[in-house]
Amino acid sequence: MANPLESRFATAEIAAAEQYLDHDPPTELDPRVERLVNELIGRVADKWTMLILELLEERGTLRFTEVGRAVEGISQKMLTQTLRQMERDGLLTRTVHPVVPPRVDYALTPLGNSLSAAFCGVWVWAERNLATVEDARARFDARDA
Amino acid sequence: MANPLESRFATAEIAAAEQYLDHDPPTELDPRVERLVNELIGRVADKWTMLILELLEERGTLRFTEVGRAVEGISQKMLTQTLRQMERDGLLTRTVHPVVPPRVDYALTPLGNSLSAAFCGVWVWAERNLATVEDARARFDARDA
DNA sequence: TGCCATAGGCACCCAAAGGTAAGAAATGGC
DNA sequence: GCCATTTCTTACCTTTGGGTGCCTATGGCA
Repeated sequence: MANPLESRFATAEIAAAEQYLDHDPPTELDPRVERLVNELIGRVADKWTMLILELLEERGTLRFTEVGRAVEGISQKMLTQTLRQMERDGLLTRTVHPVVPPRVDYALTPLGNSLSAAFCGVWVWAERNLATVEDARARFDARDA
Repeated sequence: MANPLESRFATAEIAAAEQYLDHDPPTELDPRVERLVNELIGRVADKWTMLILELLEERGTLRFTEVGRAVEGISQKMLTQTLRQMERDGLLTRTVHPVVPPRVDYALTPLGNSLSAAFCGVWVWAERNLATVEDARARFDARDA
């Protein structure tokens, strides 16, 4: 495989992630704020959320069933639920067209785009270190077989 | 609050994340590899894993009870379980000192450090956009009260 | 003699996440 | 007049995550 997974991100998207990389040295922080951030990360680091985020990032506006088909293995219930949460958090917009049969479009907001950029590093890490992790697991499992 | 949460990362750590930001334009990818990456992300994006990762990143080597005290709200069971998984994945080393009472040290491996760097962008995003998300939620909830 | 501290293992139990399935609403096409 | 289509909602049931409590080993110390 000459071209690994990291190619899933366009150069422009990766460049956009750079805005998250210029900061000051560490200090102490408000524990209330820390709890909120932890809660937010827990919310947003969800499996389905990450997959839908990436999907809309690379394919643009999609309707309900298109997302459902693209995100392999998701049930209708989780699809609705995840999309609703993401809409509530301001990550995507939900546009209902008053036609029959119903048509609903989903697209990322700028906030959603920025989160996608922030997650970019994690995707790249995962695809780069996939083999390393599998090696580590094999060695760990062999240790006390 | 003059100095926001992003200060939790030292400048050097943030700089280390930059290695994840130079890549080629997107192409298609092997669905088998994609599934593996998704599984790995699901494993690693776990709440306790992220908290322990960040803790060891900023405080270095810690023993079992120290991690337990620092990660607020974690049960002993989840602590053991999460540490064991992270060790299996090669993210940290577990050093047992044959003394009484037992003493076990945990420290990140270079792989663990690199994952921490990759997650850095997500932490920064969360602390930057905390208020934005809360606003979005408030507006969403008010829409159909 | 007997209690404490440390890093777990193990078993039981509850709550929550998530899957399955059925139904609703509206209308153009047959 | 009936059916298909699309985007959900709701009810029900199973699976999993995670908590609690009890167990161990051993040397130091009161």
